[in-house]
Amino acid sequence: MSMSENDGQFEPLDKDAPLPEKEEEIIEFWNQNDIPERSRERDREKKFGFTEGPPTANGLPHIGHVLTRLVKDTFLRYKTMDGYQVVPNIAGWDTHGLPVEIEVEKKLGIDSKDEIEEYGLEKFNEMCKESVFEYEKEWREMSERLGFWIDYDNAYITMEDDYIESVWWSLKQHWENGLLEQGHMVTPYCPRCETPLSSHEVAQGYEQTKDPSIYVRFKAEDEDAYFLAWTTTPWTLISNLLLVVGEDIDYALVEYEGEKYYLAEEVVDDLFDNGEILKTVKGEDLIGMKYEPIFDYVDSKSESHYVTSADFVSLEEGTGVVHAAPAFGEEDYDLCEEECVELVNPVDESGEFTEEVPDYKGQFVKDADEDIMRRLEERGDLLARGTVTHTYPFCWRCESPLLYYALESWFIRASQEKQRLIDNNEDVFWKPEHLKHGRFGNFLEDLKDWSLSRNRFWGTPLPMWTCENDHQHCVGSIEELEEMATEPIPEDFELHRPYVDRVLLDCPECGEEMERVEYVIDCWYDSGSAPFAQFHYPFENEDRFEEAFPVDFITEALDQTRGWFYSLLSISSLLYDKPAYKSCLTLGLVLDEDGEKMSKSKGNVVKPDDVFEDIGSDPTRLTFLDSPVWRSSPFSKNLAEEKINKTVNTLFNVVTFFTNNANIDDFEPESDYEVNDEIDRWLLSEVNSLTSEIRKAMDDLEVHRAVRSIEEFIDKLSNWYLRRSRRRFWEGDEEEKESAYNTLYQVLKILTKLMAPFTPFIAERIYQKTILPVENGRESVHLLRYPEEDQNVVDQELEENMERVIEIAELGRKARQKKDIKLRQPLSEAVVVHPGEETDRSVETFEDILKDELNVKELRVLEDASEMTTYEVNPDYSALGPKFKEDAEKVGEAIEQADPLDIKKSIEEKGSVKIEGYEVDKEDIEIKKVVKENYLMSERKGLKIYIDSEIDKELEIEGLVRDVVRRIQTMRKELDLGYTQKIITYYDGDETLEEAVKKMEDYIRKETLTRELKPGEGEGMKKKWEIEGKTITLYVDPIADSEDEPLNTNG
RNA sequence: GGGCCCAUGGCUUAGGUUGGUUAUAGCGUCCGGCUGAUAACCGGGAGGUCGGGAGUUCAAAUCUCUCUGGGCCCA
Repeated sequence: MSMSENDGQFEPLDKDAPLPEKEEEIIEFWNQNDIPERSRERDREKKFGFTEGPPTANGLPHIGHVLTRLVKDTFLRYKTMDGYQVVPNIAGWDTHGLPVEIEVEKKLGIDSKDEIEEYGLEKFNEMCKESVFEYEKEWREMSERLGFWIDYDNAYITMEDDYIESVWWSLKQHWENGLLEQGHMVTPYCPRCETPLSSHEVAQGYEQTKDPSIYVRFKAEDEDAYFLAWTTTPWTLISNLLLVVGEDIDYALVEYEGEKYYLAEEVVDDLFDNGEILKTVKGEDLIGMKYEPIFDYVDSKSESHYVTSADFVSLEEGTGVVHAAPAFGEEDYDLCEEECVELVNPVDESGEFTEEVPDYKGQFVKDADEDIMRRLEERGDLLARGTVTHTYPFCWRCESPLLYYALESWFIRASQEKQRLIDNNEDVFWKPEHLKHGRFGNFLEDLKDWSLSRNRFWGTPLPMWTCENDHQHCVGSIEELEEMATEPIPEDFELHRPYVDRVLLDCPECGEEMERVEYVIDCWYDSGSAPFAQFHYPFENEDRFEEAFPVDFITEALDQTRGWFYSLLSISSLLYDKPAYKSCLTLGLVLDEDGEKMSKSKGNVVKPDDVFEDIGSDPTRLTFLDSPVWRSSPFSKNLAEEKINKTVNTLFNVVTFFTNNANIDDFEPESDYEVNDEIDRWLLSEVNSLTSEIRKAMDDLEVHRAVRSIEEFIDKLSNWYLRRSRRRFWEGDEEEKESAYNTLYQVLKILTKLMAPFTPFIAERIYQKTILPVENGRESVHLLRYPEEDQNVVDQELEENMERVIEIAELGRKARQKKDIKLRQPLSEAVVVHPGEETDRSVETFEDILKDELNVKELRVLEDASEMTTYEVNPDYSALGPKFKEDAEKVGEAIEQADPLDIKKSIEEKGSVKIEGYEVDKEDIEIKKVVKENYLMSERKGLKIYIDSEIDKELEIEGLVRDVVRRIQTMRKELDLGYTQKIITYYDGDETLEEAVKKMEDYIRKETLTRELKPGEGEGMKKKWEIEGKTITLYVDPIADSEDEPLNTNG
């Protein structure tokens, strides 16, 4: 029977096949056998709550989404294998919002609200609905290709009636608790598009611009003085109601050109050339002072035109006195609200002054700046004017400058419940930790009310109805809607505009007809409702909601801090006074290879498909997961390729080695076998330590620690364990082989399971080829339980010993290099010097390994280096000369001849030494410590190793022979001979070499599977070699199978 | 303008909470070695003001302050 590698029960791994191809085969296998579905076993005791942060599928997924999804997948796989049931383990889609509308507008070639209404809301929203799933297929494929096993078929979708109904329910809760209210909010507003802009839109439109910069004075009412204020928006002076100072800022009263001004002391010199400071006061002393309105167009019904304070006043710009017009700035607005100054707004929706300001009626506010400044100048109230360059937001669509505008809006009064949010945040385990009290915590500390309403079309309709008597009603369910409706709800109804707008209600208070307010809500509220709305809770699925809430784990990218992370916490705090999640892993941004942000305009975007096709998923996963995921990290195909070489190939080679040899030896794994070699015990200890390290790392949400320890383990497995154990697999006796094969098999089995959450494809491949054929196990590695650490086989001391052995071996190689003695050259002795018994034990335990690794005959350990050290004494002629004159040279020679140890001893004892009758002092000589003759030394951290570099005849022959063997092996490899193929070898060359070969014939025959070793020319592959300057010609001639006869080389 | 994060050889990075021998490893580079699992691997060389400055301390990559540069979020 031929011993081809393909026989036997272990299947070859086909390690050279392209990874992406194999991964696709595995996906096929998973799908055909329903593995993802079956891994989601129901009814497990232990539940692991997880909520998927829903993406919007109206754009293609990019590489950043890949990171998010593979991190989710890794944790869910880990928990699943660890015996948890992930609940609910369903995907989700975010489907509402302005970005969706904008996509559709683009398709329709329109760009204003009027045009949308003209086009027809019904049709428009229908298009939005299609648009949000435009790339669903690509998203699903990307996730599947990556190995993300979340359930897409039962995904929650924020635009479905069930989902919206749950959202309505929650809004009604807020309304009943007095937390949902109508009010005003200063919003960035585009006067041309006549719409408020979301913060996201505003952020896109910041640009450098020039604005007027003017210093204006306000006359104090009860004092002969002015307040000097600074502004860049002259048109807002029309609506001025307050002046603001900083309480702790020092203000000066300055006399300048006969007038007196209050302004911050610090800026006096910048503004006035020869101002005389009359006195200084604290800002708080100015509070309450009244002043005369600078224009008299508008007046607040309430008390106004006085000085107050706020902490937003700074001295970076201006005078320390800030003018406030409540309708046109968030800070101004908040302040006026606090001061109970009533809102005044003489500007209409187009950004034009109303008839309250007859002089500028119908004029765009910014266009009035010039005339306002002219008038102030005429009156002498404008002390200085200039221009300032600063960043200011513009409408990203039409480029009009945005105005900050107090608009009617519906709010969730989150700020009232701020403390609850802050307290609930305390219960969240944040990774990285700084977010908790940093970016996220600060955001909570500074919490504003949540402006919920949007005057747009495609979104969850705000379920508020009002009647002409200003009664308001919030609808919390479809049932309630039906009950209150004036007419039956039509068949083709859905919870979207315009259908909902058509429903009129009977006002429960006055019986009048109620109409819905025309708003939709912020889509962040949609996704923040996912914990309950994905179940259509509380209308059904109460149990499913309760088992998952609050979820154990969420993870999304950093940009969600003020997005989803906030909306989840906020909604759950208001409804349940709990955080929606117990732990939150925040991911960094994915950058390109040069650390730049990926963007279409830069053309540096890495497409997920390209990566999967060229590199594969697992290397991508390893690349992302082996550095902290919360750090923004560079990604490129090159980086992923490195992972293939380093980790993946190395592991495959180990597996292939195992498979090939196990098949040759007909190895049958036994779970109960005798471990009879320390290196096997070591490997088993290491793999169990690895297990506990991975578990700890995953509990800490530090997946990179887990991945790194796997990578390190694979390196040890291949480059130490296997390298050191090869011969036991080939030549060992029965017991050795049993121990080696079983150990390697057990370790591969554990490792495969350990790796499964991180590299699901590679793990599956190894499991299918190497483990499953000999186990009566489940069909997929992903259906198995995650390994637990076996304390009994962990031996800390053994691991430390081995570490020291590896270090000694490294030092030995380094020592050899000092004389360029190659490792193949056997040497007689190595001596390890290290105080302490640990080294003794290490060397004792692994003496054979060390001898072999260092290629020495003997190995000794010493406690101190005295035996290995000798001294060299050199005469110092600059001292000897003057002292001994013409005899100096003679003395010098005598010193060199003498025994250095005697000299050293005598000097140490008496301070001088007598040599050939001369009295030599310490100063006359130099004593140097040197390594014992013929020895090579290298050291690290108190550990020294000495190697005897003397090569006698016998060692020389051995060295030469090993070189010959290596040449024959190379030729075998070039001939591509099978592992058990026997050969006849001829040799012809230099006399010394021939002699050496003859002397060690048996050794050569055994090493190279040579049946006959003959001098002279011969058959087969011929090759001329040079070894240590001598030449030899070798012939390697394979023996045909039929001529084969038993040759005991393989055990 | 505010907040948060980051800065370690040409590149990517460990270490930073708990200050302590010569600052970790990989890629690249040069020299050498090993190899019948290995497109791998091993040893060594060159390459570092641990972003700059100041402080605390016997001792700072590590703690504090400050400045500079970069990123993200917010305005």
